[in-house]
Amino acid sequence: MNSSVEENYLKALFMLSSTKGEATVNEVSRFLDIKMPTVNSMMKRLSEKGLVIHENYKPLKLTEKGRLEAALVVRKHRLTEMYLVEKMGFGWEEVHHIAEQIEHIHAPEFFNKMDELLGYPTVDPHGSPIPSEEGKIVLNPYLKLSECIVGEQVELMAVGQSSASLLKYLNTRELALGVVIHIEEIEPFDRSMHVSYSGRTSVVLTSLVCDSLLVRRLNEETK
Amino acid sequence: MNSSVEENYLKALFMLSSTKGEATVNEVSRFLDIKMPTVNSMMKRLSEKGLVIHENYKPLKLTEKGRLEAALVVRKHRLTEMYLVEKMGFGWEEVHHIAEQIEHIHAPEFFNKMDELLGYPTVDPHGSPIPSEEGKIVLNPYLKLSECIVGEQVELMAVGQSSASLLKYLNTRELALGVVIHIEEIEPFDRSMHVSYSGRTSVVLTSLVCDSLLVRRLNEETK
DNA sequence: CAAACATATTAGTATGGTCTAATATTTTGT
DNA sequence: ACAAAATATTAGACCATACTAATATGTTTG
Repeated sequence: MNSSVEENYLKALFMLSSTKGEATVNEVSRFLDIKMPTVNSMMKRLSEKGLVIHENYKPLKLTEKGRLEAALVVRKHRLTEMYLVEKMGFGWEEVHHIAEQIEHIHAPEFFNKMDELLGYPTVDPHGSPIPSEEGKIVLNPYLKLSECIVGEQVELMAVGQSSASLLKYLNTRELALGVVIHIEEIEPFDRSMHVSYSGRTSVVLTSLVCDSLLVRRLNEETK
Repeated sequence: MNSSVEENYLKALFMLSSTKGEATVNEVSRFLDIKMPTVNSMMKRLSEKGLVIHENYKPLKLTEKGRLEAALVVRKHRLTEMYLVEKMGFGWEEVHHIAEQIEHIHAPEFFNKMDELLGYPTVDPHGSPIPSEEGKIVLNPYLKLSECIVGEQVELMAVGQSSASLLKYLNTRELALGVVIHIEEIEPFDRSMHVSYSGRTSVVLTSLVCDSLLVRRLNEETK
Protein backbone atom coordinates (compact mmCIF):
# COMPACT_ATOMS: atom_id res chain seq x y z
CA MET A 1 0.00 0.00 0.00
CA ASN A 2 1.37 3.40 -0.96
CA SER A 3 1.31 6.34 1.43
CA SER A 4 -0.45 9.52 0.37
CA VAL A 5 2.93 11.13 -0.11
CA GLU A 6 4.00 8.36 -2.45
CA GLU A 7 0.68 8.69 -4.25
CA ASN A 8 1.36 12.37 -4.83
CA TYR A 9 4.70 11.62 -6.44
CA LEU A 10 3.14 8.95 -8.64
CA LYS A 11 0.36 11.29 -9.69
CA ALA A 12 2.81 14.08 -10.49
CA LEU A 13 4.90 11.76 -12.59
CA PHE A 14 1.80 10.46 -14.31
CA MET A 15 0.65 13.91 -15.29
CA LEU A 16 4.07 15.30 -16.21
CA SER A 17 4.96 12.30 -18.33
CA SER A 18 1.58 11.98 -20.04
CA THR A 19 2.82 13.44 -23.31
CA LYS A 20 6.52 12.52 -23.54
CA GLY A 21 6.28 9.32 -21.49
CA GLU A 22 8.94 10.60 -19.09
CA ALA A 23 9.71 13.49 -16.77
CA THR A 24 12.73 14.85 -14.95
CA VAL A 25 13.46 15.12 -11.25
CA ASN A 26 13.50 18.87 -11.70
CA GLU A 27 10.02 18.95 -13.23
CA VAL A 28 8.59 16.85 -10.42
CA SER A 29 10.37 19.07 -7.94
CA ARG A 30 8.84 22.23 -9.36
CA PHE A 31 5.42 20.63 -9.80
CA LEU A 32 5.16 19.45 -6.21
CA ASP A 33 7.16 22.33 -4.74
CA ILE A 34 9.49 19.88 -3.06
CA LYS A 35 13.26 20.19 -3.25
CA MET A 36 15.15 18.05 -5.76
CA PRO A 37 17.09 15.91 -3.28
CA THR A 38 13.82 14.94 -1.63
CA VAL A 39 12.31 14.02 -4.96
CA ASN A 40 15.44 12.13 -5.79
CA SER A 41 15.39 9.95 -2.72
CA MET A 42 11.66 9.33 -3.05
CA MET A 43 12.18 8.22 -6.63
CA LYS A 44 14.81 5.81 -5.37
CA ARG A 45 12.21 4.35 -3.03
CA LEU A 46 9.53 4.13 -5.70
CA SER A 47 12.07 2.52 -7.96
CA GLU A 48 12.80 -0.13 -5.31
CA LYS A 49 9.06 -0.70 -5.02
CA GLY A 50 8.93 -1.34 -8.76
CA LEU A 51 6.78 1.67 -9.54
CA VAL A 52 9.32 3.91 -11.27
CA ILE A 53 12.32 3.36 -13.52
CA HIS A 54 15.18 5.50 -12.32
CA GLU A 55 18.70 5.23 -13.68
CA ASN A 56 21.15 7.86 -12.49
CA TYR A 57 20.98 11.16 -14.37
CA LYS A 58 18.29 9.78 -16.67
CA PRO A 59 14.66 10.91 -16.90
CA LEU A 60 12.04 9.16 -14.79
CA LYS A 61 9.50 6.75 -16.19
CA LEU A 62 6.60 4.97 -14.56
CA THR A 63 6.56 1.19 -14.75
CA GLU A 64 3.31 -0.42 -15.84
CA LYS A 65 2.47 -1.02 -12.19
CA GLY A 66 3.33 2.57 -11.31
CA ARG A 67 1.25 3.87 -14.16
CA LEU A 68 -1.74 1.86 -12.95
CA GLU A 69 -1.46 3.05 -9.37
CA ALA A 70 -1.04 6.65 -10.49
CA ALA A 71 -4.05 6.36 -12.79
CA LEU A 72 -6.12 5.12 -9.88
CA VAL A 73 -5.22 8.19 -7.85
CA VAL A 74 -6.19 10.42 -10.77
CA ARG A 75 -9.40 8.44 -11.07
CA LYS A 76 -10.19 9.05 -7.41
CA HIS A 77 -9.43 12.74 -7.77
CA ARG A 78 -11.59 13.30 -10.83
CA LEU A 79 -14.49 11.19 -9.62
CA THR A 80 -14.44 13.13 -6.38
CA GLU A 81 -14.46 16.46 -8.18
CA MET A 82 -17.38 15.40 -10.34
CA TYR A 83 -19.27 14.02 -7.38
CA LEU A 84 -18.79 17.19 -5.36
CA VAL A 85 -20.07 19.31 -8.22
CA GLU A 86 -22.82 17.10 -9.59
CA LYS A 87 -24.19 15.55 -6.41
CA MET A 88 -23.36 17.99 -3.66
CA GLY A 89 -23.74 21.31 -5.40
CA PHE A 90 -20.22 22.72 -5.11
CA GLY A 91 -18.79 25.05 -7.73
CA TRP A 92 -15.84 23.87 -9.82
CA GLU A 93 -13.49 26.36 -8.25
CA GLU A 94 -14.18 25.04 -4.74
CA VAL A 95 -13.58 21.34 -5.23
CA HIS A 96 -9.93 20.94 -6.10
CA HIS A 97 -8.50 21.21 -2.61
CA ILE A 98 -11.11 18.84 -1.23
CA ALA A 99 -10.42 16.27 -3.95
CA GLU A 100 -6.68 16.59 -3.30
CA GLN A 101 -7.34 15.12 0.12
CA ILE A 102 -10.08 12.63 -0.68
CA GLU A 103 -8.03 11.11 -3.51
CA HIS A 104 -5.87 9.44 -0.85
CA ILE A 105 -8.69 7.58 0.85
CA HIS A 106 -8.22 3.81 0.59
CA ALA A 107 -11.72 2.50 -0.10
CA PRO A 108 -12.40 1.32 -3.65
CA GLU A 109 -16.07 0.74 -2.88
CA PHE A 110 -16.43 4.41 -1.99
CA PHE A 111 -15.13 5.60 -5.35
CA ASN A 112 -16.96 2.91 -7.26
CA LYS A 113 -20.16 4.10 -5.63
CA MET A 114 -19.46 7.66 -6.75
CA ASP A 115 -18.75 6.32 -10.22
CA GLU A 116 -22.08 4.50 -10.23
CA LEU A 117 -24.03 7.48 -8.92
CA LEU A 118 -22.43 9.65 -11.60
CA GLY A 119 -23.32 7.21 -14.37
CA TYR A 120 -19.74 6.03 -15.14
CA PRO A 121 -18.38 9.23 -16.71
CA THR A 122 -15.22 8.90 -18.85
CA VAL A 123 -14.22 12.56 -18.90
CA ASP A 124 -14.62 15.42 -16.48
CA PRO A 125 -15.86 18.93 -17.39
CA HIS A 126 -12.29 20.10 -18.02
CA GLY A 127 -12.07 17.50 -20.75
CA SER A 128 -9.66 15.40 -18.70
CA PRO A 129 -10.30 11.67 -18.96
CA ILE A 130 -11.28 9.72 -15.86
CA PRO A 131 -9.28 6.47 -15.72
CA SER A 132 -11.29 3.28 -15.26
CA GLU A 133 -10.72 0.91 -12.37
CA GLU A 134 -8.26 -0.93 -14.60
CA GLY A 135 -6.38 2.30 -15.27
CA LYS A 136 -7.64 2.63 -18.83
CA ILE A 137 -8.30 6.11 -20.17
CA VAL A 138 -10.14 7.27 -23.28
CA LEU A 139 -7.79 9.28 -25.46
CA ASN A 140 -8.37 12.61 -27.10
CA PRO A 141 -11.99 12.58 -26.17
CA TYR A 142 -12.63 16.13 -27.22
CA LEU A 143 -11.46 18.66 -29.72
CA LYS A 144 -10.66 22.30 -29.18
CA LEU A 145 -13.21 24.59 -30.78
CA SER A 146 -10.25 26.34 -32.40
CA GLU A 147 -9.46 23.16 -34.34
CA CYS A 148 -12.87 23.11 -36.03
CA ILE A 149 -13.72 24.51 -39.44
CA VAL A 150 -16.44 26.72 -40.89
CA GLY A 151 -19.81 25.02 -41.25
CA GLU A 152 -19.32 22.44 -38.49
CA GLN A 153 -21.85 21.89 -35.74
CA VAL A 154 -20.34 20.98 -32.39
CA GLU A 155 -21.53 20.43 -28.84
CA LEU A 156 -19.74 22.18 -25.97
CA MET A 157 -18.50 19.37 -23.71
CA ALA A 158 -15.91 20.89 -21.39
CA VAL A 159 -13.57 23.79 -20.79
CA GLY A 160 -9.80 23.38 -20.98
CA GLN A 161 -8.96 25.55 -18.02
CA SER A 162 -11.72 26.88 -15.85
CA SER A 163 -10.54 30.22 -14.54
CA ALA A 164 -13.19 32.21 -12.74
CA SER A 165 -12.99 34.87 -15.44
CA LEU A 166 -13.56 32.40 -18.28
CA LEU A 167 -16.54 30.84 -16.53
CA LYS A 168 -18.01 34.28 -15.97
CA TYR A 169 -17.46 35.15 -19.61
CA LEU A 170 -19.25 31.98 -20.72
CA ASN A 171 -22.08 32.64 -18.31
CA THR A 172 -22.82 36.10 -19.59
CA ARG A 173 -23.02 34.68 -23.11
CA GLU A 174 -25.23 31.74 -22.07
CA LEU A 175 -22.56 29.33 -23.24
CA ALA A 176 -23.23 26.31 -21.05
CA LEU A 177 -22.10 22.70 -21.34
CA GLY A 178 -24.30 20.90 -23.85
CA VAL A 179 -24.98 23.93 -26.03
CA VAL A 180 -24.76 23.23 -29.77
CA ILE A 181 -22.53 25.69 -31.60
CA HIS A 182 -22.59 26.34 -35.33
CA ILE A 183 -19.42 27.81 -36.82
CA GLU A 184 -20.34 30.55 -39.28
CA GLU A 185 -17.04 32.15 -40.09
CA ILE A 186 -13.38 32.25 -39.06
CA GLU A 187 -11.32 35.44 -39.33
CA PRO A 188 -8.03 34.35 -40.88
CA PHE A 189 -5.89 37.15 -39.39
CA ASP A 190 -6.67 36.57 -35.70
CA ARG A 191 -8.42 33.19 -35.84
CA SER A 192 -11.47 34.55 -34.01
CA MET A 193 -14.75 32.80 -34.79
CA HIS A 194 -18.27 33.94 -35.56
CA VAL A 195 -20.65 31.35 -34.19
CA SER A 196 -24.34 30.89 -33.52
CA TYR A 197 -26.05 28.89 -30.78
CA SER A 198 -29.30 28.82 -28.78
CA GLY A 199 -30.92 31.49 -30.96
CA ARG A 200 -27.91 33.83 -30.84
CA THR A 201 -26.13 34.57 -34.10
CA SER A 202 -22.81 36.08 -35.11
CA VAL A 203 -21.32 35.86 -31.66
CA VAL A 204 -17.60 36.54 -31.86
CA LEU A 205 -15.24 34.31 -29.86
CA THR A 206 -11.55 35.19 -29.72
CA SER A 207 -9.00 32.51 -30.47
CA LEU A 208 -8.06 32.47 -26.79
CA VAL A 209 -11.60 31.47 -25.91
CA CYS A 210 -11.80 28.98 -28.79
CA ASP A 211 -8.67 27.30 -27.46
CA SER A 212 -10.34 26.80 -24.09
CA LEU A 213 -13.59 25.31 -25.30
CA LEU A 214 -13.64 21.55 -25.78
CA VAL A 215 -16.26 20.22 -28.15
CA ARG A 216 -17.57 17.13 -29.89
CA ARG A 217 -18.42 17.11 -33.60
CA LEU A 218 -22.09 16.64 -34.41
CA ASN A 219 -21.86 16.09 -38.15
CA GLU A 220 -23.48 13.14 -39.92
CA GLU A 221 -20.38 10.99 -40.36
CA THR A 222 -19.63 11.08 -36.61
CA LYS A 223 -23.34 10.36 -35.98
CA MET B 1 -3.47 22.53 12.50
CA ASN B 2 -3.47 19.06 13.98
CA SER B 3 -2.18 16.07 12.04
CA SER B 4 -4.49 13.11 11.51
CA VAL B 5 -2.45 11.19 14.05
CA GLU B 6 -2.98 13.91 16.63
CA GLU B 7 -6.66 13.96 15.74
CA ASN B 8 -6.88 10.25 16.46
CA TYR B 9 -5.41 10.73 19.93
CA LEU B 10 -7.80 13.58 20.64
CA LYS B 11 -10.77 11.57 19.46
CA ALA B 12 -9.75 8.57 21.56
CA LEU B 13 -9.39 10.74 24.61
CA PHE B 14 -12.72 12.40 23.89
CA MET B 15 -14.54 9.10 23.71
CA LEU B 16 -12.74 7.41 26.60
CA SER B 17 -13.24 10.37 28.90
CA SER B 18 -16.85 11.07 27.93
CA THR B 19 -18.26 9.58 31.15
CA LYS B 20 -15.58 10.17 33.80
CA GLY B 21 -14.08 13.27 32.26
CA GLU B 22 -10.66 11.68 32.18
CA ALA B 23 -8.80 8.66 30.85
CA THR B 24 -5.46 6.98 31.46
CA VAL B 25 -2.49 6.52 29.18
CA ASN B 26 -3.11 2.80 29.39
CA GLU B 27 -6.69 3.12 28.20
CA VAL B 28 -5.69 5.25 25.25
CA SER B 29 -2.92 2.80 24.50
CA ARG B 30 -5.29 -0.16 24.41
CA PHE B 31 -7.96 1.77 22.52
CA LEU B 32 -5.66 2.87 19.72
CA ASP B 33 -3.47 -0.24 19.86
CA ILE B 34 -0.39 1.92 20.26
CA LYS B 35 2.26 1.23 22.90
CA MET B 36 2.17 3.26 26.12
CA PRO B 37 5.46 5.13 25.64
CA THR B 38 4.25 6.38 22.28
CA VAL B 39 0.99 7.54 23.79
CA ASN B 40 2.90 9.14 26.58
CA SER B 41 5.11 11.23 24.36
CA MET B 42 2.21 12.20 22.15
CA MET B 43 0.30 13.37 25.21
CA LYS B 44 3.30 15.48 26.13
CA ARG B 45 3.09 17.12 22.72
CA LEU B 46 -0.66 17.68 22.91
CA SER B 47 -0.15 19.09 26.35
CA GLU B 48 2.40 21.58 24.99
CA LYS B 49 -0.10 22.51 22.29
CA GLY B 50 -2.63 23.26 25.03
CA LEU B 51 -5.03 20.50 24.04
CA VAL B 52 -4.50 18.08 26.92
CA ILE B 53 -3.77 18.39 30.61
CA HIS B 54 -1.07 15.95 31.55
CA GLU B 55 0.66 15.90 34.92
CA ASN B 56 3.04 13.03 35.57
CA TYR B 57 1.36 9.82 36.73
CA LYS B 58 -2.05 11.52 36.68
CA PRO B 59 -4.98 10.75 34.37
CA LEU B 60 -5.34 12.68 31.13
CA LYS B 61 -7.94 15.39 30.57
CA LEU B 62 -8.83 17.40 27.51
CA THR B 63 -8.63 21.17 27.79
CA GLU B 64 -11.60 23.11 26.49
CA LYS B 65 -9.73 23.70 23.25
CA GLY B 66 -8.84 20.02 23.02
CA ARG B 67 -12.42 19.00 23.68
CA LEU B 68 -13.63 21.25 20.89
CA GLU B 69 -11.14 19.94 18.36
CA ALA B 70 -11.90 16.36 19.32
CA ALA B 71 -15.64 17.02 19.04
CA LEU B 72 -15.12 18.37 15.55
CA VAL B 73 -13.38 15.16 14.52
CA VAL B 74 -16.24 13.13 15.95
CA ARG B 75 -18.64 15.42 14.12
CA LYS B 76 -16.86 14.79 10.84
CA HIS B 77 -16.88 11.05 11.47
CA ARG B 78 -20.56 10.80 12.28
CA LEU B 79 -21.72 13.14 9.54
CA THR B 80 -19.70 11.10 7.08
CA GLU B 81 -21.24 7.85 8.29
CA MET B 82 -24.72 9.25 7.99
CA TYR B 83 -24.03 10.71 4.58
CA LEU B 84 -22.63 7.44 3.25
CA VAL B 85 -25.69 5.55 4.47
CA GLU B 86 -28.42 8.07 3.74
CA LYS B 87 -27.17 9.64 0.53
CA MET B 88 -24.95 7.04 -1.08
CA GLY B 89 -26.72 3.83 -0.15
CA PHE B 90 -24.06 2.07 1.91
CA GLY B 91 -24.97 -0.31 4.73
CA TRP B 92 -24.05 0.65 8.29
CA GLU B 93 -21.51 -2.11 8.59
CA GLU B 94 -19.55 -0.83 5.57
CA VAL B 95 -19.08 2.81 6.48
CA HIS B 96 -16.92 2.89 9.59
CA HIS B 97 -13.55 2.36 7.94
CA ILE B 98 -14.36 4.91 5.24
CA ALA B 99 -15.41 7.50 7.82
CA GLU B 100 -12.23 6.81 9.83
CA GLN B 101 -10.31 8.20 6.89
CA ILE B 102 -12.63 10.98 5.75
CA GLU B 103 -12.84 12.39 9.27
CA HIS B 104 -9.32 13.75 8.82
CA ILE B 105 -10.09 15.81 5.73
CA HIS B 106 -9.57 19.52 6.39
CA ALA B 107 -12.49 21.18 4.61
CA PRO B 108 -15.24 22.55 6.85
CA GLU B 109 -17.39 23.46 3.85
CA PHE B 110 -17.41 19.81 2.81
CA PHE B 111 -18.80 18.62 6.13
CA ASN B 112 -21.18 21.55 6.44
CA LYS B 113 -22.56 20.61 3.04
CA MET B 114 -23.14 17.04 4.22
CA ASP B 115 -24.80 18.42 7.33
CA GLU B 116 -27.08 20.56 5.20
CA LEU B 117 -27.95 17.74 2.78
CA LEU B 118 -28.75 15.52 5.77
CA GLY B 119 -31.02 18.13 7.35
CA TYR B 120 -28.80 18.96 10.33
CA PRO B 121 -29.13 15.70 12.30
CA THR B 122 -28.19 15.79 16.00
CA VAL B 123 -27.82 12.05 16.56
CA ASP B 124 -26.74 9.17 14.36
CA PRO B 125 -28.55 5.81 14.07
CA HIS B 126 -26.45 4.33 16.88
CA GLY B 127 -27.91 6.96 19.17
CA SER B 128 -24.58 8.78 19.33
CA PRO B 129 -24.88 12.54 19.26
CA ILE B 130 -23.35 14.49 16.38
CA PRO B 131 -21.47 17.51 17.75
CA SER B 132 -22.36 20.86 16.20
CA GLU B 133 -19.78 23.08 14.51
CA GLU B 134 -19.27 24.73 17.88
CA GLY B 135 -18.63 21.35 19.51
CA LYS B 136 -21.98 21.27 21.31
CA ILE B 137 -23.68 17.91 21.73
CA VAL B 138 -27.22 17.02 22.76
CA LEU B 139 -27.15 14.85 25.85
CA ASN B 140 -29.00 11.64 26.51
CA PRO B 141 -31.05 12.00 23.40
CA TYR B 142 -32.54 8.55 23.59
CA LEU B 143 -33.65 5.98 26.10
CA LYS B 144 -33.01 2.27 26.06
CA LEU B 145 -36.17 0.29 25.39
CA SER B 146 -35.30 -1.71 28.51
CA GLU B 147 -35.78 1.44 30.62
CA CYS B 148 -39.39 1.84 29.52
CA ILE B 149 -42.49 0.63 31.35
CA VAL B 150 -45.64 -1.25 30.43
CA GLY B 151 -48.15 0.77 28.46
CA GLU B 152 -45.69 3.19 26.91
CA GLN B 153 -45.58 3.93 23.21
CA VAL B 154 -42.12 4.57 21.85
CA GLU B 155 -40.51 5.14 18.49
CA LEU B 156 -37.40 3.16 17.54
CA MET B 157 -34.72 5.77 16.87
CA ALA B 158 -31.39 3.95 16.89
CA VAL B 159 -29.51 0.83 17.91
CA GLY B 160 -26.89 0.87 20.65
CA GLN B 161 -24.42 -1.42 18.94
CA SER B 162 -25.06 -2.56 15.42
CA SER B 163 -23.59 -6.03 15.14
CA ALA B 164 -24.46 -7.80 11.92
CA SER B 165 -26.40 -10.40 13.91
CA LEU B 166 -28.54 -7.81 15.69
CA LEU B 167 -29.35 -6.01 12.46
CA LYS B 168 -30.33 -9.31 10.87
CA TYR B 169 -32.51 -10.12 13.86
CA LEU B 170 -34.28 -6.78 13.59
CA ASN B 171 -34.71 -7.22 9.86
CA THR B 172 -36.44 -10.58 10.15
CA ARG B 173 -38.89 -9.03 12.63
CA GLU B 174 -39.50 -5.94 10.48
CA LEU B 175 -38.17 -3.77 13.28
CA ALA B 176 -36.90 -0.74 11.37
CA LEU B 177 -35.97 2.74 12.52
CA GLY B 178 -39.14 4.82 12.94
CA VAL B 179 -41.38 1.92 13.91
CA VAL B 180 -43.72 2.70 16.81
CA ILE B 181 -43.57 0.10 19.55
CA HIS B 182 -46.23 -0.45 22.18
CA ILE B 183 -45.09 -2.16 25.37
CA GLU B 184 -47.69 -4.74 26.38
CA GLU B 185 -46.01 -6.62 29.16
CA ILE B 186 -42.66 -7.11 30.92
CA GLU B 187 -41.64 -10.49 32.37
CA PRO B 188 -40.23 -9.68 35.81
CA PHE B 189 -37.94 -12.71 36.07
CA ASP B 190 -35.91 -12.16 32.86
CA ARG B 191 -36.95 -8.63 31.93
CA SER B 192 -38.03 -9.72 28.45
CA MET B 193 -40.79 -7.65 26.86
CA HIS B 194 -43.97 -8.41 24.96
CA VAL B 195 -44.51 -5.65 22.45
CA SER B 196 -46.65 -4.85 19.44
CA TYR B 197 -45.83 -2.78 16.38
CA SER B 198 -46.82 -2.44 12.70
CA GLY B 199 -49.71 -4.88 13.05
CA ARG B 200 -47.65 -7.51 14.91
CA THR B 201 -48.68 -8.33 18.45
CA SER B 202 -47.12 -10.12 21.41
CA VAL B 203 -43.65 -10.14 19.93
CA VAL B 204 -41.14 -11.16 22.62
CA LEU B 205 -37.88 -9.23 22.87
CA THR B 206 -35.19 -10.48 25.25
CA SER B 207 -33.63 -8.02 27.68
CA LEU B 208 -30.42 -8.18 25.64
CA VAL B 209 -32.30 -6.88 22.63
CA CYS B 210 -34.19 -4.30 24.70
CA ASP B 211 -30.85 -2.96 25.93
CA SER B 212 -29.70 -2.39 22.38
CA LEU B 213 -32.76 -0.57 21.11
CA LEU B 214 -32.80 3.20 21.59
CA VAL B 215 -36.20 4.82 21.60
CA ARG B 216 -38.06 8.08 22.12
CA ARG B 217 -41.22 8.28 24.24
CA LEU B 218 -44.38 9.13 22.34
CA ASN B 219 -46.73 9.69 25.28
CA GLU B 220 -48.84 12.81 25.73
CA GLU B 221 -46.74 14.59 28.35
CA THR B 222 -43.64 14.41 26.11
CA LYS B 223 -45.88 15.55 23.22
C1' DC C 1 2.92 -2.99 55.25
C1' DA C 2 5.61 -5.01 51.98
C1' DA C 3 5.80 -7.69 47.81
C1' DA C 4 3.87 -8.23 43.48
C1' DC C 5 1.60 -6.25 39.80
C1' DA C 6 -0.12 -2.62 36.91
C1' DT C 7 0.75 1.68 35.09
C1' DA C 8 3.70 5.45 33.62
C1' DT C 9 7.92 7.47 32.23
C1' DT C 10 12.62 7.87 30.27
C1' DA C 11 16.12 6.64 27.10
C1' DG C 12 17.52 5.02 22.92
C1' DT C 13 16.43 3.22 18.13
C1' DA C 14 14.09 3.16 13.51
C1' DT C 15 11.63 4.87 9.45
C1' DG C 16 9.21 8.26 6.50
C1' DG C 17 9.59 12.48 4.63
C1' DT C 18 11.50 16.82 4.54
C1' DC C 19 15.53 20.21 4.38
C1' DT C 20 20.54 22.49 3.21
C1' DA C 21 25.19 22.22 1.68
C1' DA C 22 28.43 20.07 -1.06
C1' DT C 23 29.55 17.52 -5.08
C1' DA C 24 28.86 15.29 -9.61
C1' DT C 25 27.09 15.14 -14.14
C1' DT C 26 24.79 16.86 -18.23
C1' DT C 27 23.36 20.58 -21.17
C1' DT C 28 23.93 25.09 -23.17
C1' DG C 29 25.99 29.02 -25.17
C1' DT C 30 29.96 31.44 -27.02
C1' DA D 1 35.26 22.57 -27.10
C1' DC D 2 35.11 24.58 -23.00
C1' DA D 3 33.17 27.36 -19.35
C1' DA D 4 28.96 28.45 -17.26
C1' DA D 5 24.50 27.08 -16.10
C1' DA D 6 21.19 23.76 -15.14
C1' DT D 7 20.19 19.45 -13.30
C1' DA D 8 21.07 15.45 -10.39
C1' DT D 9 23.06 13.09 -6.58
C1' DT D 10 25.18 12.32 -2.00
C1' DA D 11 25.80 13.39 2.72
C1' DG D 12 24.14 14.90 6.90
C1' DA D 13 20.56 17.03 9.76
C1' DC D 14 15.75 17.40 11.68
C1' DC D 15 10.93 16.34 13.06
C1' DA D 16 6.92 13.15 13.48
C1' DT D 17 5.57 8.85 14.87
C1' DA D 18 6.31 4.50 15.98
C1' DC D 19 8.99 0.78 18.71
C1' DT D 20 11.75 -1.91 22.85
C1' DA D 21 14.17 -2.09 27.12
C1' DA D 22 14.91 -0.20 31.42
C1' DT D 23 13.30 2.32 35.28
C1' DA D 24 10.04 4.72 38.31
C1' DT D 25 5.72 5.26 40.50
C1' DG D 26 1.18 3.81 42.06
C1' DT D 27 -2.15 0.16 43.46
C1' DT D 28 -3.60 -4.17 45.19
C1' DT D 29 -3.42 -7.84 48.02
C1' DG D 30 -1.58 -11.58 51.06
